[in-house]
Order: sequence, then C-alpha cells, then structure tokens
Amino acid sequence: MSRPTKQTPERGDARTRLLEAARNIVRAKGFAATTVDDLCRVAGVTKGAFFHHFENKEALGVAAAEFWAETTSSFFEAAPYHVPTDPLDRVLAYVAFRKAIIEGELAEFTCLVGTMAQEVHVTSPEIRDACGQSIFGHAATLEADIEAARRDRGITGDWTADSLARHTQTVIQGGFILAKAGNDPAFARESLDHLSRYIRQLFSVTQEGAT
Amino acid sequence: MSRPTKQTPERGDARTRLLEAARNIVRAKGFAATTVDDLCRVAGVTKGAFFHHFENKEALGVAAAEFWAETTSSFFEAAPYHVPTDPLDRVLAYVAFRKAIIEGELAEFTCLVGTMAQEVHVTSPEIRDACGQSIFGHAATLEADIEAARRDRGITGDWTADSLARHTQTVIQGGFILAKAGNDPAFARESLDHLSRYIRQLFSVTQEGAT
DNA sequence: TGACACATACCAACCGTATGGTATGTTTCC
DNA sequence: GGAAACATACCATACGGTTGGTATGTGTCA
Repeated sequence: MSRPTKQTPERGDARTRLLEAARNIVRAKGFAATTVDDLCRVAGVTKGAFFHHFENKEALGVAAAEFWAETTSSFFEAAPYHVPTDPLDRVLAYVAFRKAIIEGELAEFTCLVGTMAQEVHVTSPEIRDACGQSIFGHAATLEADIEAARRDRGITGDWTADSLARHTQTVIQGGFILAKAGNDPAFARESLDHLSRYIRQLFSVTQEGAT
Repeated sequence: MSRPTKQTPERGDARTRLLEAARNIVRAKGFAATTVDDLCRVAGVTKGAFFHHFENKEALGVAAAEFWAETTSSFFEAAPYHVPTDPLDRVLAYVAFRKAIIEGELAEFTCLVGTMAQEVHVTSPEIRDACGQSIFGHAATLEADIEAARRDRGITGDWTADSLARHTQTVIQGGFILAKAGNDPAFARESLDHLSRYIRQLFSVTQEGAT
C-alpha cells in the first residue's frame, strides 16, 4: 500500500499527511468521533483531497491500520532489543523496551489498531481485519525468539510460543486500557513488570533484568 | 446512583431500559457511534423520555458506567468463585470463572467500561473517571484474597497485592482487545490460562486447576 | 521536439440527512 | 392538583459525501 507517486510532490503528499493525522487524532478521540473535517484540518488539506485519496471514511480507517502496521514494523525492526545474542534475553529486552517507550501523553504511546479494533469490530469487519493483521503480525515477530529460547533451555511447559507471543500483546493492550481508565501510564508499565516476571519464571530465570 | 423510583412503575422504567440499551449497544458499536435515537429505539422510549432522565448524552455515559459497576458488583458477589476456603484457591477460581464466562457473542461478554474508557479518555473525563472507578473498584475486590494468600504462604516477591489485582484486569481487558481484533473469544481465554499459570508460579503451586 | 490526450493531485462550494437537543404537550400517580 | 414520567413535533447544525473545477505532470506519436 501507499506506493510512492511517480511524480514527486515537493512536500509530503496529502495522503500521507491524512494518515498521520488519523494516527494522532484517532488515538486521542477514537475512530467514530474523528470527523473527516478534523482530519482535513490537521492534515492541511481539503475534503476534495480526502475523497480523492480515500473512497470513504472506512477506507481511510483500513489505510490507517495498514500505515500503522508498516511504520511500527520499521520502528520495531530498528529497535535495540534485537541486540542480545541469547533469544530469551531478546524477548525480555522486548518487554523492557515496550515498557520504556510508555511515557508522555497517552495518545502518543497507545496503539492505534487496538483502539480501532475495539470500536469497529462489529461495524466494520474490514478495518477490524486490518487491525488484526497489525496486532497478530507484530506478535508473530516474537515467536522465533520465544521458540528458540524454549528449545535452548529445554522448557516443556504446556504452552506454545505463539500463544505466549500473543499474550505479550494482550498485556500491552490491556495495560493501555488501564492507563486510560486511570489516566496514568504507570498502570501500563506495572503490568509489563508482571509480564517480564512471568516470562522469567517460565524459563526459570530469577535475576531481575534492567528496569 | 440510579436510586429506585419512588412510585413503582410496573415494568422496568425508561431510565433502566435506556441504561440496559446503552450497555448492549455501546459494547457492540462503541459510545460515539451509538446515537440517542439508537438508544431510544432499543429501549422503546422517545427522545423526550431520554432527555427527561439524562441531561445529555455524556450524562448517560456516566450513568451507564455507574450502572455497569453496580450490576457487575452484584454479579461477581454472587459468583461461585468465593466458595473455596483457601484464599489462593479463590483467586485462581476467579480467573477460571472469568475464563468460563467468555462465550457466545463478543458484545455479550466484553466490558462496557473498558470499551468506553478507551474511547472517551480524552474527550470526556467524567465518563472516563466513572469507568476507572468501575475497573479499579472491581480489581480491589481481589486484593484481600491475594494478600491473604501471600501471607498464608509467606511469599516475598517484589510485587504487591494491589498491583497483581490490577494485572488481572489488564489481562482481561487486553484479552478482549485481541478477541475483537481476531474475532475469536479464544484469544481472550488463552491469555487467562497464562494469567492462571503466572499466579500459580508466583505462589509456587504447580498443579493445574480446573479448566 | 512539440503538441495533444490523458491522468493525477488537489481545491472550493455545495447538498441531504442524521444527530444532539428543545419546546410543548399529555398521561399517570400520590 | 401538582409534580414527575413520559410522548410529539420540531430545530440548528455538524456530518459524510458530491460536484465541478484547476494546475501540473506524463506518455505518445507525427
């Protein structure tokens, strides 16, 4: 998606600016409460431009979820938690990294696709599926390390790598909910501490990692 | 809140029916996408009745969150997970109970206040706070058992009872998000299995409980 | 090489309707 | 009979979406 235009628009094109606007506004207000006019105002474009790039508001929602999947993929690929040589260390570093980036305003660190999926899971299967691909696709990037750690250490619990990978996303998403309800990011961070402890226990590692 | 009407209306009064309608519709469509007309139609009342009982739509949101807190409190107080004599067994039975009631349609078992908090945490502090009270109030009902279990067994980990109580809610709320994104309740259930395993590990209990 | 056909990106103004909310009744109950 | 509990009819506007247009780039063929 978002294939680059042949002719080079001298500044960031309207489509990208609309997707960035959607990312920011929807995280704060939700999808339904975000109006097309909101998006156009923040993106600095007119409605004509909006409906040139997107068939309707729902199509923007799908594109925003895909845009989110792309940008977060790049972000996490470039993140430092891949550095450790031991796979378990990488998994724990991932959790620590997720905790570390929870700071500042809620709308700056919460998850666009988690927010949208919550809202539109009944009303828009297309947006929901795009959100699902983003979440489960990201979870899948953890599976290899979890499975490698499991084999390395001969762990034979009654759980699977893919299930644990999804569970990390459960804790992250749930943490965002508590943080919003309590209006305090600390609620999201403390659950990541529990998640880290859980993983260390699963692998019989007792020492605390970096907080 | 929601003090019973003085004169007893032979059938459920309009206010209650509107709150029940809100509970059902908002869980499916979200708060912003739920219109006043939607609520009136499902409740079988007119807009006059709506604005007689609620100053505006936001006031209904607050009342719906409070209504949710009351009804779920009663529901969980009457639930069978309080039966075991050992406090840890009660905590594990709670988790098993939360897993057991995840069945049927998503909108039937997901959490109203988690959904609303997600949407309105910026736009309506009043609704957000009412949602927060419901979630954290419910979490608090678990603290005594967790703390008792901790003392009984002389557990001295670097975690607190209130933090673990909140973490259970994080996993439950996050599970709902994954279930919605993946359109399958199984994603919520599998994370509750991880949560149960985590708690058992914290208390060095290895045997599986009832699934 | 230039000019013509066509496509893309974007804008300004407009439209029908759905929406939250109001004004004004009417019924019901103590 | 008076107040609370509803209903009916209506309003202003915000909303998603449309229409018609301009400016600019791009491929093509004589």
